[in-house]
Formats: sequence, C-alpha cells, structure tokens
Amino acid sequence: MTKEPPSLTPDTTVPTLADVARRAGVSTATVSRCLNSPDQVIERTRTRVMQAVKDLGYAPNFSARALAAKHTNTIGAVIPTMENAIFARGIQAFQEELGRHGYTLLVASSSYQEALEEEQIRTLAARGADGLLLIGYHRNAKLHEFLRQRSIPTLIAWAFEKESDLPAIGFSNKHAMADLARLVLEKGHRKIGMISADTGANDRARDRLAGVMLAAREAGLDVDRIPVIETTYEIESGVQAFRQIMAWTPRPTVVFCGNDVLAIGALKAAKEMGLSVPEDVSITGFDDIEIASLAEPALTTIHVPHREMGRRAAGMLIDMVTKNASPNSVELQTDIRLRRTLGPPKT
Amino acid sequence: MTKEPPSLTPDTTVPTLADVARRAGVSTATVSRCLNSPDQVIERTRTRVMQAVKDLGYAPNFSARALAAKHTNTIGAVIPTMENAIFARGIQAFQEELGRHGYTLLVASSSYQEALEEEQIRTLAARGADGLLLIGYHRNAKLHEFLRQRSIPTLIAWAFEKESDLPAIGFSNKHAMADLARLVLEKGHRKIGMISADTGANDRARDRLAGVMLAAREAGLDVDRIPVIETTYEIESGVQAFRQIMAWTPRPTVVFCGNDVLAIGALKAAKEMGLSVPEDVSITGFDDIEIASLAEPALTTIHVPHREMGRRAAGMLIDMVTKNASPNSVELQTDIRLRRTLGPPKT
DNA sequence: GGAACAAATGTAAGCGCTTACATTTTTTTA
DNA sequence: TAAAAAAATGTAAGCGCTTACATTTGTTCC
Repeated sequence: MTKEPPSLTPDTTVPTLADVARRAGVSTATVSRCLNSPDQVIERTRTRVMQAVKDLGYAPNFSARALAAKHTNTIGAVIPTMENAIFARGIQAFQEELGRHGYTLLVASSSYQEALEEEQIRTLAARGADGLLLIGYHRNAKLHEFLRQRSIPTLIAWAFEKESDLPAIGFSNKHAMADLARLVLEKGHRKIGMISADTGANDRARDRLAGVMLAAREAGLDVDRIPVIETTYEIESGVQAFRQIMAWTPRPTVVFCGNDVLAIGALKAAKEMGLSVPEDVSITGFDDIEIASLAEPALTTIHVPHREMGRRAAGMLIDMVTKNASPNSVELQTDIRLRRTLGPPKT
Repeated sequence: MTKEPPSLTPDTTVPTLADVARRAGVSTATVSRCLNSPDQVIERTRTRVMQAVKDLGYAPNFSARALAAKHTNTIGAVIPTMENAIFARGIQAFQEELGRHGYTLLVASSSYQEALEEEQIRTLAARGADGLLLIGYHRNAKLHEFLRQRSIPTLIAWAFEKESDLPAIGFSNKHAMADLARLVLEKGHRKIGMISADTGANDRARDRLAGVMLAAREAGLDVDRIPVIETTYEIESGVQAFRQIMAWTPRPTVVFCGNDVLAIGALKAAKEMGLSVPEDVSITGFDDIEIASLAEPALTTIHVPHREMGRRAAGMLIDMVTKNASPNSVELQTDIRLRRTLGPPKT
C-alpha cells in the first residue's frame, strides 16, 4: 500500500430519458418519440425536448433500447482474420454500406478456428445482432438451427454453392481455381504442386484444392502423385511450404498457392533459393490483393471483387432483416489476372 | 406481387432465464448465479441448472444483462481504418489479449474523419463499452469530458506525448522520424521532400512531418523550401504524390514518406518513371509493415512494435477498468530498419 | 358551434437480467 | 444437542428504454 493512483470516479451522473423528460416537461414517451420518430411529435415540443437533450448531454442507453425494442440495428460478422487484406477490404465496404442505411457493424474474428467461430456467433446473437454475415459454408449444423430458432437472418459470403439453399453471395472457389489450373496445364505443365490452407475446417481452401485436382484429372495427370502441403495463411508459411514442395521428386514446374499471401511467401522463397520465376518455376495465387501486382515479378492470380461483395452483402442482409425474406443467392464472377509469375515449363 | 419468398419466421421461441429456472426448479437468482459465479451455488443444483440450460439451448440476453449489471465486459476501439496492416495487426493482438481476460472487443473505424470518430465513440459509449482504445491525441476536448462524465476509462495508442496526462501507450512519432531524417542527412542529402498524410486532423502525421523538419533545421536546411505533399494513405496516392514531388526544383534526392503504404506507392512510381532507387532517389517509409521488407528494393523504414503495443494496451485498459486506476503511460521504442531504398545522393 | 375525426401526448406495463436483502438449510462449535 | 455462524437459495426491486392503449388537444366540416 503505497500512494493511491488518482481515482477515475465521475464528477456527475449519466442522464437518462426520464431526466430529459423532466427537464422538458413532457413524458418519457414523448422524448422517446422525438428520438425515434420525430415526425410524430409537434415541432414546438420537439425543439424543447432536443434542447433538453443537448443541455444534459443525453445519449440513449443502447442496452435498454435493445431490450425494450427487440432489435438493435446491428449486423454482426465473423471473419477468419482481420490480417488478410481481402477480408479487411470486403468488410470495410460492407460496413460503409451498412452505415449508409443506419446499421452498425460488429466484427469478430475467429482465427480460422471452428470452435471460436461458433462462440463468436453465439456472442453476436446474444448481443442482439439483427442479422449475421458468415464466411463460407463449413459449420456445425446445429448452429444454423440455433440461428433459425432466434430468427436471425444469416448470409454467407466469400463462397457460393449452387446446391445449398442457404442465402449466399460469393463465387465458386472450385471453378475459379479449375479455370486457372486448366490455363496453366495448357501451357504444358505436367509436374504440379499445391500449397493450401488447412482444408479441415475451411471449405474455400478445400474447394480451391479440388479445383486444381479437377483440372489435373481432366488433363490426365495422376492426382494421387500431386504434392499438396497444407499450412497456415502466412507469408512465412508460404516460404517453408515452398521449400518443402520443391524438394519433391519430380520437382514441380508450377506451384499453385491457396491464396496470394502464400504465393508471396513462395515467391520470396524462390528468390532465396536462387530460382528464377517463371523460368525455373511458375507460381500462382488467389485473391488479387494489392501486393499481387506490386510483387516482382507480378503475381498471376485470380481476381475476386471483394469490395463489391461486401457492398452487396450489406444490401442483401438489410433486405433479409427488414423484409424478413430469403433472397436469391448471388454468384459473382472472378477472373484470372495473368501476370509474370506464370510461364511455360522449361523444356 | 408474384410468388412469396419463403418466410423466416421462427419455429420456436427464445428461452429466457425464467424458463431455465422453471425447468430446473429453482429461482432466477440461482440460475443467474450459476452463470456468473458458479462457486456460490452447490454442485447438485448447479448441474441441474446447467442441464436445463443445455436442454433449452439457453443463451443469456446481453442487453438485459448489461442493463442490470451496468457493465458489459466489452472494450471498444476506434481505429482510422482496417485496411492498413498496422492497425489490423495491433488490434488483432489487442483482441487476443482481451479475449484471454474474458473481454470482448468492439471495433469501429473512422476513415480518418474526425466527425465520424466522434460519432463512433459515442456509439461505443452508448453500447456500454467498459473502456475505450483510441488512436492518437487529436480530438475534440469535450469528448474527453463526455467520457469522464460517463467514467469510461480511455487509453490512447499509437502515440505518446510526454506532456500529456492522458493515459497512453505508444511512441514519439516526431523523435522516431527525426532520428531517421538525421541519419539520412548524414549521408549527405540536402535536397529533401516529404509525402505526408493530411496533417489537419492526424497528430501522428503532423509529428512525423515535424520530425523531418526538426532534423532538417538542425542540419541547416531552409525548411520553408522543402516540398511537402499531403495526401491520403493509399498506394495510388503515393504514386501521384511522388510524381509531383519529383517535378519540384530542385529535384529531391530523398523522399520521406509518412508511412510504408505511401512509400510503396512512391517506389512504384519511381520504377514507372525509370528512376533507380536508391541511385537516383532514396525513399523511406514508416511502420515496417510486411511488404516493406518484401519490396524490391527493400524499404528503409521505422519499425514499430504494433503487436506488442496491442497486447500491452489490452492489459493496461483492463487494469483501468477493473481497478479504476489511471496507469502510467508507456513509451515504446521504435527502431530504424536500414534497407536498400536508402543510399547516398548522387554526386 | 359542436359533433366527428385526427393528431399529439401521457400512462404504465413490460423487455430479461442482476443483486441487495430476507429466508432457509447446512455446518460448526461448545 | 442446541445455539451460532456460514452457506445456499429465494424474493423482488429495479436497470433505461419502447410501445399499446388511453386521454387530451386541435382541426375540419356542416
């Protein structure tokens, strides 16, 4: 017990609706109306109330409002990570569009862990999110049951599966990757490898891998002999994985990467190993994040309209929440960005 | 009016505390205790209650809890943008540490707009944030008054000013930049330029600029003739600004950039202009984001321990919230990362 | 001018939880 | 074994808002 730290105790108390009502000489109902549907109250009293609000520095208590009104004007989103530019960008657009419609966004990130994601979803639900944005399909079935019971509209983004009837906005990771792989194989590559994220709990990663395998099978390759390394979405992981995969026999002439972050790592490793890209080995990514075109050599990758996806997701979700209707899923188009890291194999 | 969309109406109703209590044959108080301080209730009834919770799929209503308990175990943070890796990274660490202590993070981003930031702060306060993390010092004074009235402990991050008595964790943007500038000037540069973010509402940007000017003055340069271009923190802005600044007479032999994003843009522009770096012009950044070392040539910049800052910020804020005490501000050390974009001026 | 209606405001009942205080049950102590 | 103390549980009063319904005030129209 030495010297006390300075106390942070308040000078004043926090004003409530009732305080405002008292000061303005009206009932709490009127104050509430002034705040929520101003046109229901006559101008004269409205200005008086607003003045009281201002004088007191009143700000409505969100929890109390949520409890009474049973909605929050809040949308929740659970993303795998904030550290990948694609989510950061998509979510930013999502938030901007939500804001335009008077909704607030609550973001949580799950670090690609299924259990954590589930917990975050429950937290967001408990916090009264009116709707939810989730990434991909892979998820415990009873979670969707939980959300249905609470009638929380949920939209899936960054993925699209024709067969599913869950509302979604995204693209087919499999088709996109297969298209790219076909193009690569047409260039004559026969020894291929893939660096993927963990496919266990990540359907996007799984689909991208499946896309490569699909194209490989079409091209008559023995898919069982294709080296696949699963790792985390970090540059350094890409470095390690690339080293490993290049030690394979036969050595790949092209390495597909599950996303651009991994591809950047692979590129870095190639340089360190003294390999020239694409002469010695071609490298491809996925996402088309900003560094992709800045890399040296620039990265061949698949462009995904992240911003558009975020923006439109917001619109869809607001519709679901307000109209209580299930929208048509939308499939977005991706396209291949052919850049310098892809070339024909050495002969 | 064509076909109705499928309705999303719930099959069931959402269980409440009272439902659980009824099913377990106890009072609501006991259920509440089971959830919040389990050791206050005897094992036998606790298991019974927990079973009821499980059977019903009960999840506590956050708003109701917040309203009754007057705290939320929630920390709010307002950052300028999610799209800059430094905040994404720092905030991720912040969140992880908060999570470890049972706190939830609410993030909002202000797009570097003062008015928006203020609004976000009020929103977070209304949502019952127990504490707040804010970036930098620049802020309407009455906002701090507002937070004090509501006794919401607030920590400032990414900046540190000795003179201020607001709790903060960060570093001196001015000193860090001045150190770098001194080093640059020692190499013989006399024609310098700076690409900065808008200094109007951004004290970090202002301090970084001040750092360059300080060192320049020490070196006897005429600071009024140093070209400074203010722009937004985007790669493309860096490109434009670099072109502009290189048209200055006399043409700079070194361009200081307010952060790495701008520097990457400058580097790109230099390449496009056929200038070689650092032979024709040196370029420096600030932050040491991941691409800085990946760029070609690698970027000389100032390394900031973003992760550490985020982690420690969480600890400090939790202390402030729980112990209701004002902590000592902490100044973190930055250090210069000398890489290839910096060289002596051409003679 | 007053009936008929519309607009503005007030009254008060919750929303689902926590917690101070009261009561009951169990354990300890002499 | 009974009184005292401690532990477990129950009772009920809010927390700060919204909103259905009731009441008052204002407007319209013949």
